[in-house]
Amino acid sequence: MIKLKLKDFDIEVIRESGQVFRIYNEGPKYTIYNNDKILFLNKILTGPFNYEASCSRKEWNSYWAGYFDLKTNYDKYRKVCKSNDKFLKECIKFSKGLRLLNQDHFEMLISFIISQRKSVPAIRTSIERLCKVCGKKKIIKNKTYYLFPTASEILKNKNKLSSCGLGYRMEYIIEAANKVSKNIINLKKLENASDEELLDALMSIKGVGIKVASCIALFSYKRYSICPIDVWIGRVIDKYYKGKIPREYNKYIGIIQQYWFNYSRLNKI
DNA sequence: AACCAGGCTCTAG
DNA sequence: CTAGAGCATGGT
Repeated sequence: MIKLKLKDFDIEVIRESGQVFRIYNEGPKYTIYNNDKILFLNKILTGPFNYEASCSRKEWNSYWAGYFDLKTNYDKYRKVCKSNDKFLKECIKFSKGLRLLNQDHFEMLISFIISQRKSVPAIRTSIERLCKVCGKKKIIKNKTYYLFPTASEILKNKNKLSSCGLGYRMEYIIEAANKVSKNIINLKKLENASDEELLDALMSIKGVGIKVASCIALFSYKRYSICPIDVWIGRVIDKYYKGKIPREYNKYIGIIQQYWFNYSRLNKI
């Protein structure tokens, strides 16, 4: 257990922000997964941004700080907000402590294939079932935790997938797992690709269109200039920006849209 | 109980 | 090339 004083970091805001589906909370205690690692994080209520983490200081610095994108200062991104843009200012204020996580490539690929035409709560349910059915078990202090499955683990348990509520997306997921396990698509190697190459490679998978590919690029490849446009962001652009994203926002639009998304979804705009 | 969800594919024109 | 139907299922 280590104590942390963080700034500009709110695990609850991050949990609800629609970029991640497997952060669980019971009271002040949060459980966070990435790859084969599990972290327990306690929010200490005596001060804002005070936490207690279950890992060592060394593991925090070398692994989790990167996952939470804590080495990036978001001030410079927020500064691009135009002075007359009251709506964005309100969104940023609403989502104090939001970060863009650096999540596992394969988990993002499968999770966002599942996400199409589902609500966030429904996505969580499907992903949790998928992990229980296919993922490795980890037992910590007598409690069982399930990791997100690898491609080969999904293929090994193909016959059980129908219990995960995946609907017509099931065949997409099997194809994606196939392409990854046969190395037809190398997710690690795509880290070095240009934005366009990355999106094209991802969209060569059936069931991955421009929106899903953009989410994968933004949430696991740090592509801050890519903007996934879904129903919520579409409504925001129509309502507050006359159907067009201000050009000044293009460079960091990935971060801006996350503020838009979080605000509009939670306030049902 | 309708309606909609962090959309995509496929076909018709 | 664009427009539109069809898609499985769960939350609200």
